[in-house]
Amino acid sequence: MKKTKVSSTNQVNKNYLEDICMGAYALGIIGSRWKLSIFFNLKDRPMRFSELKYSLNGITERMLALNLAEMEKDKILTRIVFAEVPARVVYELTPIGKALTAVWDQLDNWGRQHKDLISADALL
Amino acid sequence: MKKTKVSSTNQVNKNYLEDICMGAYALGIIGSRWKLSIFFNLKDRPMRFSELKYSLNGITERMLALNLAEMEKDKILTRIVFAEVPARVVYELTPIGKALTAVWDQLDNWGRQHKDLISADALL
DNA sequence: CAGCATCCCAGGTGATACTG
DNA sequence: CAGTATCACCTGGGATGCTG
Repeated sequence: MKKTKVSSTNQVNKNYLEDICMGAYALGIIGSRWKLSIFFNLKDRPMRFSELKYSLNGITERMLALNLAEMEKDKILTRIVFAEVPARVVYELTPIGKALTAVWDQLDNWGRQHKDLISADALL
Repeated sequence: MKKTKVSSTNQVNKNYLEDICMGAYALGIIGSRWKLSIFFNLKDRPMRFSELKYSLNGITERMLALNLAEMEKDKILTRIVFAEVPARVVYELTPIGKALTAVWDQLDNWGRQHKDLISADALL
């Protein structure tokens, strides 16, 4: 009645993969649900917490805070706090964060090609 | 005692995102746990089910079958069945599937840069 | 304003056993 | 060999309420 085991195979292999394949490593860092959108919002200019919240239309504060924290830890963005009375915090992409642009552009392209292909097929 | 509700905000926004951003759309198609690895294995040559199974070291048959099915549906790969006694099936990337190479290369590059940066920082 | 703490649920995966 | 069927689990993410 213990349940002592716990899969483990999971983590082991995932880490193994991320060690040998930088693509997997990268996805682990930037592949979660909201990060792509956060990136797109921050791409052109720094934004504050609430701006992002409204812009990301639908994200919960919890998720926004969590994702921003992770991205900060991973040096994708910088958190700048202003010691003012109504707290103010802005988020800005770091150089390595901005370097993601190339990746997303590539991905965007592929997505477009793919969607066109699928729609074309749908017509047959 | 029903639980009739169901979030829904989730799906709605996700679909919305995928409509306006091809990157999100693309990630939805190729972003799941094993697809990246399956792609890498198939990149150079077609492979059979069991080859993939052993090569992917750790994947369950269930997951392999599910992912292959999805990728086939999404036209990332083709399934070729040989009507032989011990069943034989090989999987091969389609052109649109091969086109992913550019994306992954880009991602790989970014991952490498990122990892270097992080390790460099760790030394300070 | 910018979060954090709690509680909870659903879907993606894993383990295991069975089949054409 | 190449899957399918079941059952169970864990983690990402949502809802809600509180705080400096």
